[in-house]
Amino acid sequence: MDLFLSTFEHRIDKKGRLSVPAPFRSVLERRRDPLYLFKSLTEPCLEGCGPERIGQIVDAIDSMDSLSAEVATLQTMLSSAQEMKLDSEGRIMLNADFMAFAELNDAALYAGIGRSFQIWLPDRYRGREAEARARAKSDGLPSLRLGRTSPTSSDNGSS
Amino acid sequence: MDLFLSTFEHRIDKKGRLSVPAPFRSVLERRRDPLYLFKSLTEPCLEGCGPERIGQIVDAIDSMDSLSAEVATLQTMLSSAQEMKLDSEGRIMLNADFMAFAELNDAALYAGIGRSFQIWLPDRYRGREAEARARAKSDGLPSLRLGRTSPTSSDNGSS
DNA sequence: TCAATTCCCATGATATCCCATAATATCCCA
DNA sequence: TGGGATATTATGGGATATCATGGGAATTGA
Repeated sequence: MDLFLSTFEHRIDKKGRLSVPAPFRSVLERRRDPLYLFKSLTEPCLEGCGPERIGQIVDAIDSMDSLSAEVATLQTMLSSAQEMKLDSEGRIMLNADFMAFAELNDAALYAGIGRSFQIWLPDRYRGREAEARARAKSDGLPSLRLGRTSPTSSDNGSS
Repeated sequence: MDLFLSTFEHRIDKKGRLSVPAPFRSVLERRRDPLYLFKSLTEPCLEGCGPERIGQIVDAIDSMDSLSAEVATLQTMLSSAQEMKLDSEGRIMLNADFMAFAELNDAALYAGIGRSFQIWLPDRYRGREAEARARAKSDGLPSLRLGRTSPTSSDNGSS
């Protein structure tokens, strides 16, 4: 399972171009996946993912009551989603709506969070990270059932 | 079951390269696991582990309320996590963020703690170790509940 | 025709590969 | 069991490839 991990800060040049981090690109290329971006529903950032996550949202909508508020929310995500084309150097161009939504100007911070990643105004992200770390110190870590691997996980290489 | 144990101190060269202790490398190689590092949430050190722990975090996020503070905490862990590629001599390169977070400069101390290990500024680690020993003397040992039967308790000490 | 893209090339920084070496640990055979 | 031979390990340095970034020229589209 290859994931989007780590953070990268990249410049947005005068033409509005923004490099996708090479490790993220290679995840997508390995799966021959296009890249989708959409506006986060909960935070002032953009979310990036491959098609399978878009498909999950579509499937979730199909399985829900089409009149519910949740469906409308999920549809909002889809309607802001956009397939991004990379230039030959692996850069994307953010449209004005995306730029304004995440309040980006001349730099962007990619934060990999597993199956997807986020794009933030760098200073804003670092503020959030500091908050999360302070909270973890005072409240303790979320209870992960660490230790034994769950039956679904890969190989337990017993020698 | 092979574990990360013992401590090792290694130099960080001018290029920022740091050897992974050979015993830790052989644990990972035996499992054909890549090595992941991330910034500790609670201490000024880096944590090293294999992919199963990263996978647990990813799965935990998917199963939780995406608006909760715990999810934000887990995402903070992932967005500092990085798959480390070892060069042909078994060294990793620590990026500037990792170096600054653990306040490393020209040496690092690996502390194996079982299923994972930590990377510390050597002097800081030794200070903590002394504190922990003093605490054990005054407060007594934490209650060790050994023999917590795990389903796969085949502890065949490998050759 | 003008503005916005897309394509192509240049460049500096940095990571990666490959080789060398000294110290230590391990092996092997008398 | 001892001691020389060999392998492993940590460390360093030069050469090479990759990456992020920037800019000009060609292309598109209204």
